[in-house]
Amino acid sequence: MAPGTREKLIEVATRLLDEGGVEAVTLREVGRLAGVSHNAPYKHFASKETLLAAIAASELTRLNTVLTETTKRRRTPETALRTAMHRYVTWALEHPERFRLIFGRWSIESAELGEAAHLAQTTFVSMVAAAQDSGALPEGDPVRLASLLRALAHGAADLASAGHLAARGKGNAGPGDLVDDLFDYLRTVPSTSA
Amino acid sequence: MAPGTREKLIEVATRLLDEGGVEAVTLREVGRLAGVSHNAPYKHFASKETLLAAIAASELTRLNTVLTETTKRRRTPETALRTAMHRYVTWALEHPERFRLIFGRWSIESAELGEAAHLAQTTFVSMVAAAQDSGALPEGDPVRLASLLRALAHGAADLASAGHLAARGKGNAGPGDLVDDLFDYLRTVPSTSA
DNA sequence: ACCTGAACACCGTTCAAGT
DNA sequence: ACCTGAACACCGTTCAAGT
Repeated sequence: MAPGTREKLIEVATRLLDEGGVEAVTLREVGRLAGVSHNAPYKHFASKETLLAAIAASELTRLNTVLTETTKRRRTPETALRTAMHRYVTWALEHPERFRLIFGRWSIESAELGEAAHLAQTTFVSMVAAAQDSGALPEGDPVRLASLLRALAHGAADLASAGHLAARGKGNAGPGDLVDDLFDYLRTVPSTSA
Repeated sequence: MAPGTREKLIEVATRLLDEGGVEAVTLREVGRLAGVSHNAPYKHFASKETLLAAIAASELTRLNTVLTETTKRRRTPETALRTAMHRYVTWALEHPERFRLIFGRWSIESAELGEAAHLAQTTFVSMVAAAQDSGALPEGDPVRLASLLRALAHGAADLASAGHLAARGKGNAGPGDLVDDLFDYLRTVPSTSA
């Protein structure tokens, strides 16, 4: 039941990340809060970026689990997909620093993070394909349509979390509203009658 | 014709940003390359982040100029808007570090950067409204529709510049293709017959 | 008005050494 | 196998001082 130093380091580093962004994650402070010396982290992680990659992979894996669990019992493929995208933008707004860490640039390869990202994408594409089959989304290459949906959700979440989304005016559309708008538009697209 | 130290500092810092990301921009290296002491920058900028904000504001202003110039002579409002969005994603891919700097999180307020962002948004919304009037885009609140278009372009550019956009499969849709896809979908949306 | 040099309090990372 | 303490080469920032 003892958490183990490695897990403790990740836990503490995640807290520092949430509180002050990636700049606040210093190995010295991580070690201090974990009750070890300032370079004990090097016994578990090759570098600071490796620790950050472990955080990112852990969080993305958790997000994958939450999204698949949440959408399992939805009645229609469209509802499942919409729900997943809403949860995604909600998660991004609740954990802006984790969101930015995961989708930032990496100078190292992390197998763990790469696999989690691949799993997320595969799951998402199959959800899009199911919604296409149900007639809620237009026909065509599901990978390409999934890229469109993902780009919108990602961009809306990123702009909103950085405060760059139009906050003026009446409607005050949040990222979730933009997701709904896109779904509503796509619903009306006539079939290509291939 | 002498550039002046302040401009020289911005120029050198921009070069460092492009070459190695924001992490490579150290005031000491900026000073060294500008031929001044390692803390001469403090005579022109209150902090490192103030220097970064000056870079971001300068680049966003430049982008505004390029986009309005480029779209001036387009035949239709839709062509102008499409062109602007294509240029935007192209710029993001060509200058990924400037893109990420501008849209990252700021712990300081920069009036210069805020004004450039506001100008960009205002211009963009008016282009969207013109495209709506021409019938190329569905009716409705232009601010909200502009947010949708902007979120897509931003998300596509961000994912692509970080290498997170689906690179597998045949089509290999780039961010510009996603912009076109969205326009094609929106073109078919029936009018609300208000 | 603009710049310099020394100094302070931090970093990430390495290394020799301990159990 | 895991950890410590000292050390190195950096940072951003401040300050007294120079022209």
